Amino acid sequence: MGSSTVNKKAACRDAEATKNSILDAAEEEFARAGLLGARTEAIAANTGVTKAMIYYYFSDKEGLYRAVLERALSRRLQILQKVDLHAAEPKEALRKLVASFIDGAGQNQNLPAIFLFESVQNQGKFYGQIAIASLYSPLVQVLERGIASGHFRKLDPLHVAVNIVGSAVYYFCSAQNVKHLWPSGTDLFSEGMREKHKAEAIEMVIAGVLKYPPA
Amino acid sequence: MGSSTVNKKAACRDAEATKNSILDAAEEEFARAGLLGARTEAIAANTGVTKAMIYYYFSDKEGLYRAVLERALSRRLQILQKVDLHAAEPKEALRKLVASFIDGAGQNQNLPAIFLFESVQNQGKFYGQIAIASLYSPLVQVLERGIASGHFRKLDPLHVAVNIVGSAVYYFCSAQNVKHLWPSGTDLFSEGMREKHKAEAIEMVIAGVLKYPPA
DNA sequence: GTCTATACGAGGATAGAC
DNA sequence: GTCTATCCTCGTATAGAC
Repeated sequence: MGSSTVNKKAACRDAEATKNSILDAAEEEFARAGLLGARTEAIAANTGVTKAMIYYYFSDKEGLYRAVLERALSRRLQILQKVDLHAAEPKEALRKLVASFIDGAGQNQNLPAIFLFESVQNQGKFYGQIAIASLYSPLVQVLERGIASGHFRKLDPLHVAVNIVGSAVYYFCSAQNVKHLWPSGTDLFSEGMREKHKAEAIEMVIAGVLKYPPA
Repeated sequence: MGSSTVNKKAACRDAEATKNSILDAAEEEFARAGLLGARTEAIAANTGVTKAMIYYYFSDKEGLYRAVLERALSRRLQILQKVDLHAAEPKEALRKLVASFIDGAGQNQNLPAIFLFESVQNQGKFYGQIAIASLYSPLVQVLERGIASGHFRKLDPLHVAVNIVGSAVYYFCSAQNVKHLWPSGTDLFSEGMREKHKAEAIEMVIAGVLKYPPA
């Protein structure tokens, strides 16, 4: 489960390596339990170092939480910035954006859960207007461009942006519930299932915003 | 916040009233914090009775959690069963189903969070195949009917069902994060915003599954 | 059925040696 | 920078009176 590579500690007495190791384990734990449910002992157990190191580097549990959220946001933004939005058609740009959200969630399954926990459990205290705007504005702008160019139907860019993200990432967060829809043993996080999800989500979203449908 | 009416206790020494009062407060707390993050003291504080009553009626915290999940499921199923799926067109049936998911989430904001917490935090241990199937099968069947009748495009009913629910309920779970997209002070749970969300979600979903688009 | 009081373990946080 | 040992609060759960 979780990220492909969890640093179990690289070298001895390497501050950066230790911090990253703690951040990795913490991200896993916060994604599983949220700020309230997370246990610092559980985090330490998945690290090459001891619990005391958490407090040495991050002062307290909440400081660690903030560091995890910050890193999660900047990772998401990095992924987002790699998407080339200057494709000729808004349709292509939108396709790439949705793919990026889903690939990002597939590679690091922690991110969707982290963001949702922050909203539900922490009332979204951490992320301010700037953070959220930078996450959503590429999507919102593509939608606006599509409407202006006549490719997309008249829709509310903000609501639709949120709903698009919902259809992209809800799959990952509710996976342990909805897995029962598929034959028992099916792994919803497997490469094959993720690709299938991506294809279906993209198709639905594109068809959902287009003014005139594909032949 | 939360449900419109939280029973603060009806009469004195009324077992049913007390149990319901505890269940209401517990649902609120579990929806906010999950099983791990929930505090029995917080639950008791929002009840007319003391913490000891929780253990008297539900043995322990997990027993209470199970009772809350059971009630949440049966409520959702009740809402679902009220939807008339014998409308002539699959399109109309789908519209009603999505509306039902959103209205249900609007009336009891706890339900989406409860279900997500169970998946992420508790690995979906509680809900088995039958529970999940009963939640999703109306939607899946309508999609299958629509494909068979030629109204809907060729799509994977399971994946699309999950993605439809995602675009319906993600809005509510991520509300405290994405609220910053709207002018400060906007209440995403207000009647007006919920109606707008419902309209946008339905439009996107319907357009997303139709084979031939509306004129 | 409901309350008050309390036992006890879990878990966040710190001190101080190395 | 890292560890071990420990403190002490918080939170689950129970005992027993009313």
